[in-house]
Amino acid sequence: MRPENPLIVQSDRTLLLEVASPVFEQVRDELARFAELVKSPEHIHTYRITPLSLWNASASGVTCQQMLDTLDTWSKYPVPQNLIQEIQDHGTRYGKLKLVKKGDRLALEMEDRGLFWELENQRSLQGMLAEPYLDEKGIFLHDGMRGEVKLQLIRLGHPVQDMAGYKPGDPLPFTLSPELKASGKPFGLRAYQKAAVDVFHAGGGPEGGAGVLVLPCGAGKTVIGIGCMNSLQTHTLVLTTNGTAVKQWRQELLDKTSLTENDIGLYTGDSKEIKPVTIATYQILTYRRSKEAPFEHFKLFEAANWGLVIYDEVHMLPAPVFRAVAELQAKRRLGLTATLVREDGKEEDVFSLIGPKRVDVPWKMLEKEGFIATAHCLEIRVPLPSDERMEYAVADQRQRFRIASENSLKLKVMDELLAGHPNDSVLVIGQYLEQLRIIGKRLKAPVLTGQTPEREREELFRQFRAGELRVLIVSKVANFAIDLPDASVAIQVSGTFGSRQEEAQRLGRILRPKGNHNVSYFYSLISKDSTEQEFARNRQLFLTEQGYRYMIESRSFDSAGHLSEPVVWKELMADTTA
DNA sequence: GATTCTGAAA
DNA sequence: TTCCCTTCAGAATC
Repeated sequence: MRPENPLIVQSDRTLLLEVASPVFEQVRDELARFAELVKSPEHIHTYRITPLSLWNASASGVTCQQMLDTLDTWSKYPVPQNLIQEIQDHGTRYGKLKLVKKGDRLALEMEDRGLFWELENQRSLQGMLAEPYLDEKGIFLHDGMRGEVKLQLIRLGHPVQDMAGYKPGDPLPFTLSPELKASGKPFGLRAYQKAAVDVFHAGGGPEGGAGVLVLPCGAGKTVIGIGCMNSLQTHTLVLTTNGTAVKQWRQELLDKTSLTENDIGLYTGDSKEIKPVTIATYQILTYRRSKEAPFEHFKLFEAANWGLVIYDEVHMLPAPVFRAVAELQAKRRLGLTATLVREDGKEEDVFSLIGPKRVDVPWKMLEKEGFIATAHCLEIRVPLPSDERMEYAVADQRQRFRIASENSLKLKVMDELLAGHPNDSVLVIGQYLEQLRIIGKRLKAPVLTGQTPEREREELFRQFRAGELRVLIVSKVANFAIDLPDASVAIQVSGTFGSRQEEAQRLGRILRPKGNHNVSYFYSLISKDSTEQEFARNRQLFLTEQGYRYMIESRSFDSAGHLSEPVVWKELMADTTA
């Protein structure tokens, strides 16, 4: 027993990590590679090891031995035997079962005879498996079952390594521009971007060509996508979330490659061009006239001989599109995302149908290298004023969250924060339009919502970027509007129930490198002792996993009934502005 | 033919 | 569980 170690490894696959330990950060970073953070209160963080977290870890190059070493090195007590076995089992499963081409037939291959018997008799696989090989090392599959069989097998706990290869697609020769056309600055991939492209490509062999790359906001996902296109030189279909992203992809392609407008088609509600590179939204793919009608635009997948399909923000991939993807397993595919977590629990489908996680670039690494700003996160807990506290007490569960979110004392705290950042550009982000309008009046600042017309948005963005406007108040548009200008301070006055993606996205707004200090601040205002506090916890998980540490400022009423002084915040400001 | 509005879906 | 935002097609308007 080594009591100075910070980790407790339990036989139910949970790991408890002491935050106060001097080696906390190192252990956290090691755990993040193969375990999921499930709770992160002040003193002890809880991680969980799941089969999927182990498969993704091994697919992205973490060995079983490395995982066991981490546990063994940092654990207080001996690692439970059952967990060691589980890691040895699942940590080596990816790769045991391979999809291969035998001549021109598709087959499932394995070394292990026991597994062979097990699978051959599985009910859910009947109808997909054709006859076994003579040597009992594999089973032929019926045609067109490549996606379906992977989906079924992962549900049985067997991730499949897909080595059956890909169709090349029609060729599309182009080059990367040595310098950006727009600015004339030299252009090249950063080291981690190049590494990601190489891992995806894997020498063009069957091991490359399908997978998911996990990269922080601002890491240059489009650039990596372009890098992958460049190594394949083939007709490419890019799927993304909205019209702005569509235009941005086109912009980047024009700026950074020799492709011209004639090569790039946009497939959206407005235009339906199909060209060697076609950029479309997920929405148009899922369009149908009624609930029973067919998806009219799925034919886009077959409209050209695509050699590569890029799934931008793959965590947003809508469930119906999975069905189409299941049929498209012979095409190379690249998934890009900042957070692999989906709130709908379809992570296994992404693993099977798009591919396993190949690369995971930690946010903190980019921060260290100066590619993104250093962000300080402070959660400020504000008490409810007594009349609102009364209202809260008698309200039902669903009204409570709203009352807590709209706590009027938050406005007072917001004033203090703004006064403390007189020279920064500030985004105030909230969830309720009513609350935002009140803030707008109070600060005499414009409120940007979904109803704001395109023209007006552009004008506000321009003013904000030019520094003519110091404070901009934004609703949920902030989650989608990728052209939103950067700021160095964000104040979140309310947020959704517990979306980890949303929190990550919002922090992403202030991560673009800042000239001198390269420091930014993320404030989250939460009503003390309310349901909001719990939801905030859940929202923060992803960022904590990425190494961000939320500091907590707890405000209260003093004996005279005034709000207490912000102690933690003052220290933070003194430390970071020195 | 281009723009703006509408409701439905997610 | 909420509220909010976006997108699509088609209709109405210039």
